[in-house]
Amino acid sequence: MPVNAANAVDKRRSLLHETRCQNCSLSSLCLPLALELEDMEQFDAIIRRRAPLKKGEALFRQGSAFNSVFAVRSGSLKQITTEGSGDDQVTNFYLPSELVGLDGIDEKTYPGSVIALETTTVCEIPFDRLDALSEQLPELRGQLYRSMSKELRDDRRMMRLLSRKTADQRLASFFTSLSDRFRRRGYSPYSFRLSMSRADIGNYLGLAVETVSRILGRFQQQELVEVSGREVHILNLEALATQAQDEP
Amino acid sequence: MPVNAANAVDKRRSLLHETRCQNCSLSSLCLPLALELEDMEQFDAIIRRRAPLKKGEALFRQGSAFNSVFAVRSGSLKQITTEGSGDDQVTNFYLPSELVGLDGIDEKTYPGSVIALETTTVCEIPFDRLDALSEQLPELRGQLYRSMSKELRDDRRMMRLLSRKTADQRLASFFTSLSDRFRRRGYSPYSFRLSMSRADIGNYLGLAVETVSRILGRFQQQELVEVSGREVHILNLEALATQAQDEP
DNA sequence: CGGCCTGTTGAGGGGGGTCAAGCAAGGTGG
DNA sequence: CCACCTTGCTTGACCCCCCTCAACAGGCCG
Repeated sequence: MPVNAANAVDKRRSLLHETRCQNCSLSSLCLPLALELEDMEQFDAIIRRRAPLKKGEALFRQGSAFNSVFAVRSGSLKQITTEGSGDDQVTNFYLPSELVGLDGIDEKTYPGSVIALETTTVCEIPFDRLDALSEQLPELRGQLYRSMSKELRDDRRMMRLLSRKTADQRLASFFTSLSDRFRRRGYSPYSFRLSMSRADIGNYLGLAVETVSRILGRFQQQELVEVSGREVHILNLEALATQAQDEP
Repeated sequence: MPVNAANAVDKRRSLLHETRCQNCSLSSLCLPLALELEDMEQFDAIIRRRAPLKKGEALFRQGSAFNSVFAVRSGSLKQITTEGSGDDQVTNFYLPSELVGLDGIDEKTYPGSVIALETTTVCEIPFDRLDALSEQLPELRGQLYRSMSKELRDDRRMMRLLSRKTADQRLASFFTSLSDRFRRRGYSPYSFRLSMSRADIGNYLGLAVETVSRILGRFQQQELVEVSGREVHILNLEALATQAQDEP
């Protein structure tokens, strides 16, 4: 066996090893969170590995056939839905361990495109096999129900934000929410890099890009955050959280 | 046996008969939609009957323990979430056959209160038993996944409405959506009665009551609808649907 | 009849959108 | 290596949509 072929096998084996749920650092947050080791192996067996997505590449497009849900392994993505002529709406950002595509189950097509914001790896989980396995594994089924329920809950929070909060409160909410999500994933809640553009943020929060920019400037004056490009340092998380509440 | 006792038995029997899924006129829309007759009996067996709610009564309150989901049988309800001091947000309206409470699964408490808008009857479905039954009945499980998925999809539509649409478009969307929901339930899509107040509508759509009132007036001038109190006649559904799209 | 609640209508002001210009960073080709 | 362009972000000026405040009308019930 030639040397490079042996290397290729090693590499594949190592990749396979890395991408097993049992060894995944996210397993305490991800879908198989509640599974015993033995059950996790069953779950692991139905997962399809995917080549990493490059920045800007689509995991899937709006309207394409729904077959799988995806768990984010590393990187991040945005969901955008298009209606009518070219008017996009960013409806979600996805971070590692989060499930993408649950809103496609009902009509068997994805209701929005999902685009990588940076180099991103995902685990593909064919939904029919997930459903079948959820019959045998009550913990898996429960976790799936909980994931969808959580997303519903988050959506309600987002609706409140969009219909009642001022631009300042929206951005404060955005930062505190991101901070919290990073914290849960073991990253610093105070220093992180935004993988999305100002345009994405504005679109997501229902604000013009210019407004996002202006308020970011104001937050810096108030020494709530320090922002340089996409690099964010939160200086006063508590004050931000206060801002984020919706009192006038 | 005294006459009135016999009557009571009859009445109870009749009530029981009425409230069985097999005889429910909504069964083609509701959760057991995909079930065979035999399976439906199993499903029917776990449902708890409830006394009708009067207008203004709560099905449950925000923060109370989650144990059941509910299927609306007749009437309608609103979901409201309270945050901070007295600032309510209407996050949903529920019509017959729709499922209430799915967003409580995750954290084992209901994230909002659900209030009857009129005299309303619901079927209570204890979630642990529903979950257990969904293990045996793949169709039931599938329908539950689909229901949650549909709600996610609807939420995304709502977010788009709240972040991109003008007040006119929001109200046009609201009416076309209601019209469509009535149509699917076998009611007239052109004539119906709003069970919610202007304040509820405004709150739900992220608008002030005054704005709702003004735009309703404008819609009448344009002969799109005829509104008298809570009685609505849609005169030009197509034009309303056009309005509802989000082109400037 | 007189409160109370819901809904309508008018006047005024502000938050944030739109339009426009400028600037820094990064890529590309000469 | 530099001129050029593109992309993303910031800042300023203006103005419009919708919120706020206020008064009022109608329906319901005591």
